[in-house]
Amino acid sequence: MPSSVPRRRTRKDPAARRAEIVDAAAGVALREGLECVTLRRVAEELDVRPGLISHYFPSADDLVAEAFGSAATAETDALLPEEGPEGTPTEHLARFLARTTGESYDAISRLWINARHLSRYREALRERVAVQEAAWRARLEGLIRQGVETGEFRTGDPLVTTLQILVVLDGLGVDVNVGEEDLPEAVTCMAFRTAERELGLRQGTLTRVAESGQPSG
Amino acid sequence: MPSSVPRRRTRKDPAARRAEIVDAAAGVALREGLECVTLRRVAEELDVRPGLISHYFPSADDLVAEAFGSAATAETDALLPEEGPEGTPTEHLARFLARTTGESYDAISRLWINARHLSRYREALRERVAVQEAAWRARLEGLIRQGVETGEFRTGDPLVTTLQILVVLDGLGVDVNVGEEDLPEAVTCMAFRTAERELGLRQGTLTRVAESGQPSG
DNA sequence: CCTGCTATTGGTCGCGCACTCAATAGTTGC
DNA sequence: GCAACTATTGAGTGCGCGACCAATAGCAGG
Repeated sequence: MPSSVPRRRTRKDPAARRAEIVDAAAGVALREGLECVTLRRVAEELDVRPGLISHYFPSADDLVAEAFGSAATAETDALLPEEGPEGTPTEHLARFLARTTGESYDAISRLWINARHLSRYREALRERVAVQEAAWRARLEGLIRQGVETGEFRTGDPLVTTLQILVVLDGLGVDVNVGEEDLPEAVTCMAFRTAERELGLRQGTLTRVAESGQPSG
Repeated sequence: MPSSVPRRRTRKDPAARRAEIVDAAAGVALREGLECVTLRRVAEELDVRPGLISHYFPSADDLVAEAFGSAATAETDALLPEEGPEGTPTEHLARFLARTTGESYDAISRLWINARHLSRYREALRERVAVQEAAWRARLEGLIRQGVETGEFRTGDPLVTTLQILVVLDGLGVDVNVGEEDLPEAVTCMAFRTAERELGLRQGTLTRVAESGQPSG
């Protein structure tokens, strides 16, 4: 009794296969965490053998870094589209803050916490996190500079303001894995208040725009 | 040739041994991270057999949680002594912020990031983190209430102010594992500015007190 | 001194992990 | 229809992990 029948093989274009692997890995990273991005787990996801993953990623660390990069890039683009097709910087910023404060952002927060911690042990990931952070900052800074140009925002140093907003956002997201808690509103809207204060907007401006910005839900 | 000579055994009082284990585990957690707190690693630290650790901690998860609790409690006490022996609330707060901004705080930041992430997978740790966070908040809130009583601080809601300061501190600490970066001063001193603003202090008050507070060194 | 208690050991088991490599089977081009 | 190329498999290695358990040795009380 030959216990194993030979497996059906589906042979794919290397580039496509690689992309497929990265996608699957990014999915696992988002749903289950970066430490679950293992050769075996990703192989299972695609119904192939672990050796194949090794073939495309001789070092598993690179796969993890790539998985994070892919997931983070996708999310960055969703939250802060490179070219705002329509709408003022104020509207974009308001939408951005609303999204990063909303519950649906929890998965992304988790991913970032995950990546920042795992960076301690994995060099490839550490570099990737640094790159993504730079991109993230640049995107927000661009938006703010734009607003300064149109005269909507007023700030002495767009970079500093960008960083200040990000510090608050990071601080707010820190507890996704622990918190059963409901924070007081004065805390949850810190990002809005900080942005308004540092950009010379009247308090409540961004909150109000954010509310009227996505009314039909 | 009997390859193994029997080992010398040092028999200790259970309570003392347990404490010793927790201490060693806390040390490993601080230096190498919570995922390195394994039966084998802790046993090696104490020069005993892994089975012994299992004996005191039938579930390894409990050991990890305990290690974090021990390390975090020690650090909390160091940063915010329960009973300030001398000094005004303003001075205490200034010292606290100075310490949590200083470089020596990096190890603690790392530990918290570590714990908050690992909480995703380990329930015992998650509960422990929640407890430590509550303690941490209570301590800072107590200090702020004290300052309100003496009239040094003015805030409508001490709890909210406490949380706001903590959000900023968390946000600032988020990048210890990644950052080669030097942030602009306007960003590194956000915690001071936030505290001053929310407590009705003149800008620079806390920074100045912090500087004159630890002059000789 | 020896008897009983138990803290401690040594060994084992099964798991999931990354990594390696020869063999195999799809695919493409002739 | 055949040959060369290579994407994919299958099998195996060694590692560290948590968990379990019977045997042992240190210590205290009689």
